[in-house]
Formats: sequence, C-alpha cells, structure tokens
Amino acid sequence: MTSDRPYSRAAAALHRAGLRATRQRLALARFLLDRGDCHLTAEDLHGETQRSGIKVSLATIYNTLHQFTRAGLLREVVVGPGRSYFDTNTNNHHHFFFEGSGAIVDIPAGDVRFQTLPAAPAGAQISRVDVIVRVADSIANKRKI
Amino acid sequence: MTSDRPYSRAAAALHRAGLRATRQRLALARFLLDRGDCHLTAEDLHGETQRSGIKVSLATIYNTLHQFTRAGLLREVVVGPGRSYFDTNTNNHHHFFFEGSGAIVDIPAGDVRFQTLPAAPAGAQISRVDVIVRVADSIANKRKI
DNA sequence: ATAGCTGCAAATGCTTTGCAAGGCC
DNA sequence: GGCCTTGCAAAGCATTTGCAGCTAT
Repeated sequence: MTSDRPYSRAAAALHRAGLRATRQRLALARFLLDRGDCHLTAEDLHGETQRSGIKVSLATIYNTLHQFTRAGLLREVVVGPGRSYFDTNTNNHHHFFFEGSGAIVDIPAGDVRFQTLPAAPAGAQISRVDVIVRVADSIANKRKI
Repeated sequence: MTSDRPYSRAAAALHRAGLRATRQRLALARFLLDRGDCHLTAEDLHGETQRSGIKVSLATIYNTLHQFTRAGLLREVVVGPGRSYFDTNTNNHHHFFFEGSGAIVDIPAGDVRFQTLPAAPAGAQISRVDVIVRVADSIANKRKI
C-alpha cells in the first residue's frame, strides 16, 4: 500500500479532493506527499519548485496549499504573526517551536497525553487541539520572530 | 493589595519594567491592567484609546505592546497568520479559538492537565506550553481566518 | 465546449522603521 | 541637558485578489 507509484498517489489524492489534476497541482502534490513529515512555508515551497525547474507562481502555491489543507492533505501550523507553516503530517501530533531559530519540529502524538481537557463551549464542538511547546534555543536571533 | 489606585499600579508596573512613565504608556498600562482578562489586537486597543479621547499613534501601540510583552505584563497569542492577540492574563492558562468568529476565550490552567509532556530537545529548555483548542462555532464565516 | 485553473501584477492588511520634534528624569 | 519616546508617513512582508488566457475533462 505504501508502494504506490508517486504518480498515482498524487493523482489519487487530487481526485479524492475533487481537484483537477493539473500539472502544477500534480507537481506540488508529489513534492509534498513524497517527502516525509516536514514543515514548509509557501515561500519555501516556491523556492524548491523553482530550483527543480518547475514553474509555479507564488499565488498558485498559496491557493494550492489552502486547497490541500481544506482537503485534509496538509495541516496549517501558525507559530508567529506572519509565519504560516504547512505540515505534511496530518496525523494527530504536536510541535516544538524554537523561538531563536524559528524552526518547528514534530512531537509524536503519544508524547503529549492529557489528563484533563476542557469541555467544548455550548453550541460548539472541538475540531482540534494544538499544543505548541515553545523552547528557547541557544541560536537566539538567528531569525527573529 | 488589589486596592492600589490604578495610577500607582500602572506607574509601578512601568517602573518595574524599566520604562519611562510617559503619558501614552501610562494610559495604555491603565487600559490594560484595569480591565479583567481580555484579548486585544493592536487595532482594537488603538480604536479604544481613540474613542476615549487618548491620543496614541498605532506605531506607539505596537511598540508599547511589545515592550509590555517583553516585560511580562502581557502575553502574545497567535491563532492565525496576520492575527496577533495580546492577552492581559499572564498567568499560565490556555485558549479556545473559535474558527468561525475568530474570537478567543481563556481556558483556566486547571482545565488542561497533562499526563505526559515531551522532554525538551537537547540544548533547549521549555519556555512555555501553549494549548489552543480550536472549536467550530456556528457563526461560520462571520470573520474569516 | 466549458467550467475550472493559472499567472501576473496590483491590492490588501498587519506590522515595523526612519527620523525630526517632544517630554521625562 | 541628554537621552529616551513619540508620531507620522513611508517602507516592508506575507498573503490575497482580479482578470485575461489556458487546459483538463
């Protein structure tokens, strides 16, 4: 099941999401799904596609990232104002955020277990619980947040 | 101890933070410290001061909010890209985030208890653990995030 | 054929900065 | 008086949008 060809994985994912299999979306899907868990900004992804000779405009990257997120293929992680990461790991898990470098690193779901969680407010239901463990790393100010 | 005059509370807080007690900072400190726990954007605060006839420029609001945050008088809460709230409650606690309306509401620290927390990565120490409970409210799209 | 996509560039929205004038200690 | 602050306006950055042309189905 994990041995599907990248091509069909990406195409299937798009099809499941009800999105047309355009050249750009296939390229981005393959870029994101082939790689293991990682965290990218739109800018990062744009840089990588360009370096790989794939022509996709930044606007399309943004649109596509949001479509993928809506389709459940990605998760958006917000750690600071004006800084959105898209996470290729959509399973339940959490994040370390390095305040000095601005990097984020996965925390496996099993490493965070709750003893108590609040009830959802009346008329609302919990859609997700995000835990961000902020850590102070020594490489302070390498990249300001 | 809670009966200090607002004036001295604000002035004392500034002094403790090593900030000069200027008219603007005193006004903002009083605005923020007198009010119970709440969550404001820079824009919110600017609107309120203006409505109260206090003249403070938006740039100064931003600078001051960050100075206060650095001094531990406020906490910054980030829930979406391009949306920073400043929280007047600096005690350990967490937040509900209403995806539909964009509102945030405190969760008392006691309502979230951990059974397991990950160890800090090598060479780093945990500075804070933020829990954001995202809830889907019915007022969807009142304010897009 | 046609509804849906893409790309560019311009627009938006939040936030920061540069610098002269003003105010606290 | 000297140095920190302020305010304005302009710059900056990440992200979104409008619209003409292109493309999967």
